[in-house]
Amino acid sequence: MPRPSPVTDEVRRLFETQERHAWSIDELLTSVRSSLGAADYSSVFRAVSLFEREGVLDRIDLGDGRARFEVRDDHHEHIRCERCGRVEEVPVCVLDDASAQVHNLTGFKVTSHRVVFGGLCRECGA
Amino acid sequence: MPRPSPVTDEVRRLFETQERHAWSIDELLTSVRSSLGAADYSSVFRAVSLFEREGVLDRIDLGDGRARFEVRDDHHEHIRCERCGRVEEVPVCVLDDASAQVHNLTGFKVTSHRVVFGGLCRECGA
DNA sequence: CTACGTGCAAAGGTTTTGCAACATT
DNA sequence: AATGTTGCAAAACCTTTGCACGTAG
Repeated sequence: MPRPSPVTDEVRRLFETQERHAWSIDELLTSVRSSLGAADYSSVFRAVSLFEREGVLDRIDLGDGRARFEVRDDHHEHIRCERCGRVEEVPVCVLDDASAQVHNLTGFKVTSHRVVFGGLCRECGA
Repeated sequence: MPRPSPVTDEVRRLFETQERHAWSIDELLTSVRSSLGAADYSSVFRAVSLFEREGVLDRIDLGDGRARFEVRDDHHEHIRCERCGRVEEVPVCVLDDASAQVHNLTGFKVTSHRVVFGGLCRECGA
C-alpha cells in the first residue's frame, strides 16, 4: 500500500475530474490549496513531473512562458486568447497529412508537431 | 550622424547577410564575439529588442526555452530537430485555410498561429 | 556638455534540485 | 528502522532592467 500523498493525489484527481485543459503549475497549485489548505509549488511540480514520466500527462508549451500539462489523449491543437490567456482545445488535428509534405520540403523525419493558434475568445472579442 | 554602435551593427549585419534562421541570443552573441572580440549578452538583447520594436525582426518561440529572432518576412513554419536542436524553415504555411475551421470549432477570432514541427534532421536521422 | 551605446551586475520569473522533517509501513 | 512525500530554500536558466562609464557630436 502506498504512503499517503495528498498533494500528488489531489493533482491526479484534478486531471481526472476536471474539464480544464492545459493546466499550469500555478493553476494546479491554487486548486490544490483550495482543497487541501496548503501545498508547495515544488510538490505540485514533482507530481506533474512524475505523471509526465509515467506517460499519463503531456507537457505542452503554448509560448506564454510557463509549462502546461494535460492528460495524454488524442492529439489535438490549442488556441489561446491573446488578451486574457484563456486556453481551449481545438478538437481536431489540422496537420495529419501535412507531415509528408514537410518531410519532402525539409528532409526532416517528422516525428511531432505542435500548433498554437492565437486569437480572441468569445468574451474578449466582443 | 549616428554614434558608432558596433554590437548593434554586427547583429544587423548577421541578419542581413546570414542564411541562418531563428537565431537565439546566445547564438548571436557567439557570432558577434567572433567578429568583434567581445560583446555583452545585454547588448545583443537590446539590439534584437530594438529591431523587434522597429518591426524588422520577429520573435518566435519554438518551445525550447529560449527566444529566437528572425527577419520578418513571409509567414512560414519551423521544424526543429529533437536531437540536436537545429532549426530550419518550412517554406510554406500549411494552415492558411485552417483558421476558418478553427473559428467554427472554438468561436475564437483567430488572429495568429504558430506551428513547430519536431523531427530528426538529415544528420540525426541517419 | 549632452546624448547614446555598451558592459556589468543585479533583479525577475519560472523550473529544478538538495536537504531535512515527518509520518507511515 | 526504513522509505516515500512534503516543505523550505536555494540553485539554475533565461530574460530584462538599472546604473555608470566612455565616447562621439
